[in-house]
Formats: sequence, structure tokens, C-alpha cells
Amino acid sequence: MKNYSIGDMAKKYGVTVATLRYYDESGLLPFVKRNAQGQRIFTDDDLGYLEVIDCLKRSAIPLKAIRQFMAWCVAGDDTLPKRHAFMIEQEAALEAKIKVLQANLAFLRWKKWYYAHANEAGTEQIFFKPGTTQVDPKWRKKYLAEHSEV
Amino acid sequence: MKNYSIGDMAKKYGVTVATLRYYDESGLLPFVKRNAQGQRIFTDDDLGYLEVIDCLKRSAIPLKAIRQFMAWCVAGDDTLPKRHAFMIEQEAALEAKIKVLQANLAFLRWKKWYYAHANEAGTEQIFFKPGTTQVDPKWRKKYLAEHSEV
DNA sequence: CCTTGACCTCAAGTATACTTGAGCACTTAT
DNA sequence: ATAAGTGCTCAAGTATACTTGAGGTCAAGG
Repeated sequence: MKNYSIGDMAKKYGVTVATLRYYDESGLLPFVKRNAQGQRIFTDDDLGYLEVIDCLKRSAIPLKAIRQFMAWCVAGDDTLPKRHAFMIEQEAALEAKIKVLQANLAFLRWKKWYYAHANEAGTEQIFFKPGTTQVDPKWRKKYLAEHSEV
Repeated sequence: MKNYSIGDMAKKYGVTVATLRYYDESGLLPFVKRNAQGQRIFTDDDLGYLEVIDCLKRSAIPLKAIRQFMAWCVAGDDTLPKRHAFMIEQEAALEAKIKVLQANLAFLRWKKWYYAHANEAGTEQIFFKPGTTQVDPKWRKKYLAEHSEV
């Protein structure tokens, strides 16, 4: 079983050693051992944990929640129901988040189309209801018609 | 054209009036006018802008970037190319973000499956390579086989 | 031997995005 | 006419997630 220094792990996960120390202090790495000199040592056994942390962090889960989960991980089999529930919860949360982002993406694409056309016309005026800066709904309909067969 | 108070908009967008004031101070709302008493007034013309801000905020775009975009919006037709480029950029960024989250979701689902089975067995040990706490790759393969026909 | 490099702790600083509080103005209902 | 409700500014406080700096240990190479 190979050992890894904090510097190795920092490179592997694309963070600074300061960040890893901060994670450790924050309770995200309750599994790290120390050598005789007090230096952190990571092992192959830890790589699975780090993968989970990485996933949760990229999903913008707060450190506090990750800490809780990791505490359960090192606490042993008694916490398996809690860890299972945690995954179910995070799955639902992430699905919801993705749905929101997909709606946002659709909106950005409409706006991109809008600016492409405004740009071509040289002015946004072509879209406005007379006397306002509100987009005439007919343009939105036109866009949706052009992009429905996708 | 209807007018709306800051309180109206706060309700409509599910934020506090303090947050809206903060957004205004931060340059996100360069379009808001004031009445004789110095109170902010929002109009129907502004609703389109707020929709964009809402979308960008939900996509975790920093206020700084949103401020830049809004400045271009009020600057007039000269900034149309920049606004078009902004949308193209944000679309790409959001697509990338969604891809990451979808990969994370797949990972969480595997972990959910893992904990469902560990839970059933009463122990995580069933997954480990002997003498380690590393998951034997055969389980991952089993999971993928069971979930490939989706 | 002594400098370089990687590690350590602890404390303070930074960035972002708000939130809260103090003190004041104006409108409206009792 | 006075109290409640909504609005205002400005300053300070909070939460999260790091980042930076000071000061020190230890092992290896020239």
C-alpha cells in the first residue's frame, strides 16, 4: 500500500497544500494518519474518500455537510443507513440543481439568439413593443417555432 | 406602464429588500429610477432585465460579471456585440457546468447503490478488497452492468 | 555544515454575498 | 396627531471558503 504526502495529493486533486490542510482542519479528512514527524500521510485506502469529497465539492455541497458525511464514514457500519440517506438526499438535490441549470441554459440560448439578431440589425429596437423596451412576444414565439424541432 | 416598489420586486423575486438594495449598490440595477422621494421605482420595462439577472444568479455567475453585462445593457446598441459574446460565453460555461454535475450525479447514484447494498448486508466489508478499505472493482463492474440498459 | 525544500501550526487577511442595525423621512389609517 | 408601515443611507457584522504570513522542524544534497 503506497503512501502519499500532502504535496502529492494536492497535485493529484488540483488544489494547494494549504487548501488540503484547511480541509483537514475542517474535519473533511478524518481518515488521514500522521507519521512520526507529524506529517500527514495519505494511503490508497483514502483515495475513495477523496473521490467522494471531490464530487461533493464540485457539486457545491457546503463543507459542513461533507464533514458530517466523512464523520459517518469513519464511524463504521452503524452509520450505513445515514450514509445511504445522505446519498439519496444529495441525488435529489443535484437532480433539482441540474434541472434549474438546464432551464437557465434554455434561457441563455434564447438571449443568444436575441443578441445575434439585434446585432445583425444594429439595434435592439427591432424587438421592442413601440414606446417601451419590452420585447414583443411575437419574437419569443418566432424563436420557439424555429427551435422546436430539436 | 405599471410601477413597482422595491418591496413588490422583493416579493416577486423571492429576495429581501436589503438584497435588492445591495444589488443596486453593486451596480446590478443601473436601470432603476427614483421618485421625488428618492424611492426606487421599477417598471414593466425592467422586468426583462430582472429575468436575466435572476437567470445569471441562479447559474452562480459572480455579481461582478452581471454588473458588467447590465452596464452594457444600459449603454445602448453599441454594446450589442459584447452582449452577444457574453451570452455565447455563458452558454458554454453553463454547458460545461451541467456536464460536470451530470458526471457527479452518476457518481452519487453509484454510491447510493453501494450504500443500499452495504446497508442490506449490514456491513461495508462485502465490498472491500481483503485487508483494505478499497472497493473491489468487480462491484463497480456489477453496478455498471446492472445499469447499462438505461 | 548549512542551505534548500517539504512539511508543520497558528493567526490574520481576503473575497464574495449578503444581513443587520441605527437613525431618519414620508404616507396612511385610526 | 400619532403610530404603523414602507422607504432611505451608511456602517458594521456574518458566513463560507480559502489564502497568506510568521516562525519552526526535519531530511537530504553539495
